[in-house]
Amino acid sequence: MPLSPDEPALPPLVRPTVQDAIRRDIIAGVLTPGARVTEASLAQRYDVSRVPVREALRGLESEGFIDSRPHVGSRVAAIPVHDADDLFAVREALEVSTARSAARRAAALYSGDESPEDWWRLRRQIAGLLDAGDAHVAAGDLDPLVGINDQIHIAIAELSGSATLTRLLRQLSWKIEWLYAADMQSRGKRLWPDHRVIVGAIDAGDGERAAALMAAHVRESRIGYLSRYGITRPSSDPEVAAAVRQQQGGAPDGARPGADTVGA
Amino acid sequence: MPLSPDEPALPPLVRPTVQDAIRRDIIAGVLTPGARVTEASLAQRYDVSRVPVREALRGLESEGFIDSRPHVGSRVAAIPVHDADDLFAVREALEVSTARSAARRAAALYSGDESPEDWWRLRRQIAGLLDAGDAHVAAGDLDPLVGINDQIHIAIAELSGSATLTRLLRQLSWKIEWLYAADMQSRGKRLWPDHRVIVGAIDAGDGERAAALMAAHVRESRIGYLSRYGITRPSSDPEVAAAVRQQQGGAPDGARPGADTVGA
DNA sequence: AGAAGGACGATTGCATACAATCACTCTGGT
DNA sequence: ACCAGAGTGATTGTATGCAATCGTCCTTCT
Repeated sequence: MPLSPDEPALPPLVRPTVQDAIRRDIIAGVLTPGARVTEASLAQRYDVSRVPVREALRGLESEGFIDSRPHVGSRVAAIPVHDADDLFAVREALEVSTARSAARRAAALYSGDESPEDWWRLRRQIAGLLDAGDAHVAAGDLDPLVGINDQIHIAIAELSGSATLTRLLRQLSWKIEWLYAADMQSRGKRLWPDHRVIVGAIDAGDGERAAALMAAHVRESRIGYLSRYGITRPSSDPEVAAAVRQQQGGAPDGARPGADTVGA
Repeated sequence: MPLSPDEPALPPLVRPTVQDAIRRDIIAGVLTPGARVTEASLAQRYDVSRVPVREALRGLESEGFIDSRPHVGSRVAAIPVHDADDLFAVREALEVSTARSAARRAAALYSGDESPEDWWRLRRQIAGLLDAGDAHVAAGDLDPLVGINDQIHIAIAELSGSATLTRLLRQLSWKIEWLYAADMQSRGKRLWPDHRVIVGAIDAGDGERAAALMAAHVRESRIGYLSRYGITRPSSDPEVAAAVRQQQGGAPDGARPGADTVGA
């Protein structure tokens, strides 16, 4: 397991903006879909002026968390639950690409073709996340696993070196996290051990294996969500749809095929 | 061909913002990658205050067109040419999903399950775009085809009813348009007739056929780009890579395997 | 001569103030 | 009773002004 250059791995630079704060509150359910959010109220809430709030709203609008009409106002957007299957399908393609590219980059790295700065920092960060997740699994508290899970996937995307893919994946992750809403802390238990295997394939520089593993991993996550939240329409992927039916037959407790859009 | 409810199809609401103007100039190459863009200069350039410029820059930053560092300034981002293949791969998944969902929605529409307002407006818009494209092809001026092409794909995505997918596709389209940069007006000639066939499958409510047609369509576009701009690494998709090699062997004129990132 | 330290200029970040626009309500008429 | 229209309040859109921060150049000490 190659992890040689060791230095104080400090985060590159991060500014906790108002946009991040609002987004977090939306995903956490503090700001419910359909709720009217005026610039003044948000400004008071986060103790800043209206200007940074406006900038945050524009950003969140282009991310799909806010619906805004000129001269009228802004509302928290509806949770895209009926897009869920499509979202997972796209996420599958995205993550498969990032995993493959990351592994290829690792191979190029070991052969000495390139040696970027960020690589080791990210690789070290992933190692830390894996260990932290293992500790939580061992301790039995699955709550933090959701966040750690997302961070690992994002870090793998960054490892691929594609800023565009990373950005798209980050947006998708936020949406999926929003879908999962609150109660979903148990999903990671089954899927957690996959991560270490995927990272292993990346380290080995085996692009196709990394891609295949990531595909299976994301797919299982997709099946888990759909079987739990019983979406109105069956999955577009026949295999996924079949797996969902099977899994729902075994545990039809949490399925709620009625609601299509969460509003307020 | 169902196209019954006819009304004045006015666009819902669009505000030509500073953000759109700047993005257009970046894609068009007026603002070159690496160029420093200060808020003051942009404010003067577009004849507004710094406040709208700031909002635009934040939005463009989250779209990946601007790299911004706090208290330092902003630069036009680098064109992600080495991501090209991955971008197309994700676009493939995205557009296949939208085409399938659009067709399913059409089927549900005809069976009377739902009847949304926007559907006919979008469907009419697509019809107009198809006719306009045909006219341009007949007249021989292929310049506007690029824009019309993008509009059709976006409209199909909107037809799918998924705002999230539409937004992601729009971001991807901008990036790919940026990749194509200036010289690429001839690409649409071969691919143009596909659109009418895809729309036909959607109208017929045949989701799988629409998905398959869209997959082939986007894939050919991907092969066309890669064979022309000869990216450093071969495509991750073996079939695509083989097709690129074959096409490059026939016309190795425009290939330039050197440059990996366009900067200034 | 080279390097460390400080001051200046430029630019961003933010707050306040004002103008433009829209939704709502109340009034008047048919 | 219902509809049309003007007025009003609330909210967004924009401009200006000031404070905070960073990069750079010059000075100064070793």
